[in-house]
Amino acid sequence: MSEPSPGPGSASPTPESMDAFFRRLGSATEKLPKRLKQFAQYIAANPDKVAVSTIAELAEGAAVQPSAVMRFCQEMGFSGFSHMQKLFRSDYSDKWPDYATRLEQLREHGSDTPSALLAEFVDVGRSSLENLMVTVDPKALQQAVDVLARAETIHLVGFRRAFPVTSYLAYAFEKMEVPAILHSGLANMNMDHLIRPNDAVIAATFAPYTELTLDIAAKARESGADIVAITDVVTSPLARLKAIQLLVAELDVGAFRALSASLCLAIALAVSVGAQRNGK
Amino acid sequence: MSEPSPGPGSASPTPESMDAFFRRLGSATEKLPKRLKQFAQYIAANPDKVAVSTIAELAEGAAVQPSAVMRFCQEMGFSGFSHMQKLFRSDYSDKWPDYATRLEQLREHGSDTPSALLAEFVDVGRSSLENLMVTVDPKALQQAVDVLARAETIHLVGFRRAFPVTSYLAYAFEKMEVPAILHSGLANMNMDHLIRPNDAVIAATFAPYTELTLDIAAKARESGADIVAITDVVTSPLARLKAIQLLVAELDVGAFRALSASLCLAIALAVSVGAQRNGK
DNA sequence: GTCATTTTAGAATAAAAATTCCAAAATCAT
DNA sequence: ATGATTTTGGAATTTTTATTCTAAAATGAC
Repeated sequence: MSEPSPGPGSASPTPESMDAFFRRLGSATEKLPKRLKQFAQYIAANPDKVAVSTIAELAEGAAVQPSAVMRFCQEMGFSGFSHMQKLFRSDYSDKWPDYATRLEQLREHGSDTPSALLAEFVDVGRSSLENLMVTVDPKALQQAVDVLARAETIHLVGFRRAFPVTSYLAYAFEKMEVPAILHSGLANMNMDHLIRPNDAVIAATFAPYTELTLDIAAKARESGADIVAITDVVTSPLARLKAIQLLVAELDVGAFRALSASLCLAIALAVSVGAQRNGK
Repeated sequence: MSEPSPGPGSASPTPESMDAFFRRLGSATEKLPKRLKQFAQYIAANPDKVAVSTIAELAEGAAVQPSAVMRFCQEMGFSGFSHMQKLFRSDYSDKWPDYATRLEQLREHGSDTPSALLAEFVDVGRSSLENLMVTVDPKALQQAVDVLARAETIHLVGFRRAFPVTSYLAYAFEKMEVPAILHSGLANMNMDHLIRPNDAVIAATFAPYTELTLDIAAKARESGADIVAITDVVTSPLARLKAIQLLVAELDVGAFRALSASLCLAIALAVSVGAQRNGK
């Protein structure tokens, strides 16, 4: 079996992973001729179609000729469409929910069992995570990291449903030796006065918003500390405090949420802050 | 455009959805001849391959002839392989990460930014969630729910990295008015003696295991309480205590985990227990 | 064990898809 | 504007893939 080689003219190496492909797509699209750029944009918007379509179908979808598709593939470092499709197809299996397992479970047990409920939370969690990439504004995130990296001490404020988020942040910051204080609300003790002008606050709260969180955030604002808000909608009361907002639209199952997306955002935030403070 | 019709001989209707397909697969497999049954089993185990493989590839994977694949498809109510593949391909698009959004972000900002890191945690979180359906044994889960629903009081034990899990459980149980105590480790106060024989303990710990969690679990076992373990591998020290094990294989990004899967399991567990205690 | 029926393997064929090629159109440099 | 160069559209060709067909093997009834 002979390895396909990149087409002539372009010396670009063959992308070996989806990630590499999209990086290349991002950097090369600009300087592509009209029709190829047109197709590149179509691919960027519909990457899911590549693995399961023919050249003709994709060409029609992007309103270009099949031969343009061919040239595009070669430009991207593949020998042809089939070669490129192979990459997309190999990436495909990963994204499949494990129907076999779930079906077997449903067959052996009812559809009203704990594992059926778990399957639902899993599905919703996956969607919420994917959503996160859309709702979180990268600029705001970068800004949040900057502010937190600069802060003397980071205060973590979030109760009830949001407490897992702040407590995980506390763990992560401790591990990276970033000075952070977890406001626990314990014994109704007031920790507000610990917040100094050069500090920053991460406030997490979701509707229905916890009064205490808003209070502490307001106090922090008065003392001049920066506020990063992990919350659910732009109209959240934290907006009034000129907080940097990171939005998480967590979907519910019944009255509960899996918090998958919030935790994910929290840990990414923490690690970024840790990296910017320590290394770099 | 004319609809393909089922092959001759079989009067079975064409499955219109993945769900219908698998139902049919389940009920028909038994009475299929040898080679067709062999292929049916292969499909049940590798449904993700169908959309992105050729007949020849699938045939080889299942160690049957291409013509056997063809006969199988007709037996299932399709006109042929292409017809069946169409169903598998159309089911697919939902499950894709939103590359378009990520690309745009990467174009506007670098690849070394917080949002790039977030994207990584999102990806890993999705995989972990999917994994969860495989690692959690439905029988064990049902058993755990039974035990917890029967318990007088539920004790929640888990520190450091596992604390978000237990604190979220505490929130959920409170909301559903299930009597639960969150062991906080606060002031090193010993809450062990609160655990009575008719209680149950949910112990969450991941490698490297927290000593305190294991201690409390051991004390609980002595006093006769049941133990449900949320942990990462079967060889976890909690296994020795004859705990009911719920396994979560959370993937890392660097030294950190998103906890998405653990939280998901926790909330599904909590809601099931709540439902079984209150309603039903 | 013999015959009828079902099932299988593999070659033969038909269909569909990918790839190449080249003349025409567009773009660019001068 | 003119000629050189790049890009494009679409038909022609090649390759791959799906499907059909048939003789042989296996199975089952008697």
